[in-house]
Amino acid sequence: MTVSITDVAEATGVSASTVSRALRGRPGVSEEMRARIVAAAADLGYTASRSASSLASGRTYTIGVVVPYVGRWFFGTVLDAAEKVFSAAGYDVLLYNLGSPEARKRFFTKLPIRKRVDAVLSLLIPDPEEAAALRSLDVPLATTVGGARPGFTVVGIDDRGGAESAVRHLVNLGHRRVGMISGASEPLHWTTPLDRRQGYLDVLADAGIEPDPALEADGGYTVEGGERAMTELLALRHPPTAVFAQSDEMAMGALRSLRRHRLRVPEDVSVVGFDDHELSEVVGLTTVAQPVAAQGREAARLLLARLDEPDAGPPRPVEMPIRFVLRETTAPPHSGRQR
Amino acid sequence: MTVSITDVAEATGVSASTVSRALRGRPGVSEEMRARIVAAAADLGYTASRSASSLASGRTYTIGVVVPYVGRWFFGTVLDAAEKVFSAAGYDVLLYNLGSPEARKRFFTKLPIRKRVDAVLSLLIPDPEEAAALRSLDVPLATTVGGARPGFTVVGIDDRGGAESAVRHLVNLGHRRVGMISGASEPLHWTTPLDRRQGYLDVLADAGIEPDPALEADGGYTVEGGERAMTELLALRHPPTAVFAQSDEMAMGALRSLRRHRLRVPEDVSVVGFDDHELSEVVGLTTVAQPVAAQGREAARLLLARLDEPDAGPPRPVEMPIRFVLRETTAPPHSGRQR
DNA sequence: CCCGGTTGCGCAAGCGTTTGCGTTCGGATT
DNA sequence: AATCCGAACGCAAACGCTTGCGCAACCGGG
Repeated sequence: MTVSITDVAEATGVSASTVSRALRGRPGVSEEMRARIVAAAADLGYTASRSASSLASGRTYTIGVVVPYVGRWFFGTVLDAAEKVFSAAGYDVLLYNLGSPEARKRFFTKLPIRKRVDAVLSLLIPDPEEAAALRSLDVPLATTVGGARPGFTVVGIDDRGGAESAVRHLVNLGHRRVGMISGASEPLHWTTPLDRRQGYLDVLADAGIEPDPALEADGGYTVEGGERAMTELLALRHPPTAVFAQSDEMAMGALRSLRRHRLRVPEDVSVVGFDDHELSEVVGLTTVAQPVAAQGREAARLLLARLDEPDAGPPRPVEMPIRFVLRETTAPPHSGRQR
Repeated sequence: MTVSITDVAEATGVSASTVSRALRGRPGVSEEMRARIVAAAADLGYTASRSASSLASGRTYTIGVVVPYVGRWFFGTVLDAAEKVFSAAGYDVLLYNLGSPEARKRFFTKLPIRKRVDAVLSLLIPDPEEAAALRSLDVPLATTVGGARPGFTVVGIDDRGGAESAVRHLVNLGHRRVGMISGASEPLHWTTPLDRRQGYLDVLADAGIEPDPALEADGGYTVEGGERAMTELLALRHPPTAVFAQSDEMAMGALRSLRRHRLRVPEDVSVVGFDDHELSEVVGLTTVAQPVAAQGREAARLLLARLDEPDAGPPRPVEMPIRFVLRETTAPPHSGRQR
């Protein structure tokens, strides 16, 4: 058997209660005794059973993190940063990867997280029912993706403003036909695509450009989707001279399509993305940078703060700064040879 | 208070034992009673407390996954795939992200995982001491990264053979000065860099090419490192005409460096990578593809199998297939204009 | 020298399950 | 009709901690 609290109690000649108090830094133990207990525990290689301690105390020292796709850069990066904050504070992380509809359904009906976590960080936007299920857990909730629900601490960015800066850049370069590669909002109940689209429309209106629905294509926030979308746009009678992709992944897909069509970037077509993916610098993509890891860190911190200060209500939404990054995929229209 | 097992026991007029047996599919309960209990449980929204049940049963229905960097594509992809298998089987995943030395040290000394998991999937190579710590948990262990330790179920690929196919491709194209961008094995106790290097050396020997130590540069398995390494190689009196990067990330860094030096790929320099990163197709990188997600799935499956069949010893190592992928970053030397 | 207040520790009652064993009961076997 | 037996269920003892409470021993102040 593995060593239990009574083993270290016997080894030091005290009761289990004292061992528990000593190891957890509770008052009521003399410093001398505490030192002896700590030494004995280390000596025996004792670690408290989490099951037992959380059963007894009600605290699990575990945070649930639910994400749509761990494999995607954005979510992986947020998770990475958040996990570091949690584990540094002594919390473990329970990961739920809800990419497939089945996994998602299973999660929200069985709610395996119930009674297992002290707080939840959700990187996916729950629909109203799902949000209610999470609230029923009665623990602090947070999210780093747009589309806040009541009860959630939200850390995010100004999606609309970011999109505006990207599109304004294109317009300022002289582009009049600027396309957009976006992603559907449904079924993710996700406001980011909507906000970024609004920013796009704002700038066009501002510049007196009539928006053309044909210039909007759906890229589903994936590389392949971006490629398909760009190909669609190129098939138009009057293709755009510049494209705003709502994510860098889609922008990269667009670059690929352009390369296949033997079009030069930025001479023939300009492309600007959004997110500042880790590989965007590699391909020289002009984009709007958002502090992804910082958002994960911040959300984690706010969650921990609420655990320490349970009476304080949910904090105000936090908006992190964004930054336009000029690289090499944008230029005035038809700056090179004509095609 | 949240609903407990006694609540559903009272609601059905039976004892808690019967409820437990009914809900867990144990024998000793009539089908009629089981149905009533299941209905009542669903009605009340009852979920067993994991803490209590694992305290009583010793099973935690949780798998520990330890990774060096969740944010990196390779690990994120493996994790994604493995988590799906685990959660479909009813297991939760406890994630430990051990990127920093402090986090790593904290994990292996406190071993917060003890008594919390039924098995461990390690995506980092433990040093001998760390491996011993993991074995002391007395649960099935698995890994998907080269450098197996005794006691671990290992799922991997033929790194040496993969490297050989990449380098052979370059040599067959006519390259004689082929450089390599690698990564240090220490302090990760990682045999992958060594194996891939051996493949490189094998092919050179085979082709009667004298290996030149100056043509090997350290890229640390990161994009930036790859860029630095390529820059070093270009500074050589006789730079290589082709480069084998031990990972696609480093290859992309190399591409970036080449672009900055106004060298064309593949006309001036050929580049081949390893891994088939999700964005490699986007940049047209010739590489060696390994089934990353499949490795995660397979490792997870093997772990679950060992949980069901505890007496069976650790299974033989599994080697997954690899595949050379020809794209657009390789060509015969000096195939374009000279520089 | 007596007494109220600390300080340091042990006792024991949980926390919500699981599970070995005991009991009851209806039906099949002699 | 007496017996045996398995099926269905209840009892109660863990599992390994946490924590409110009680009780000595000790402190300094009047």
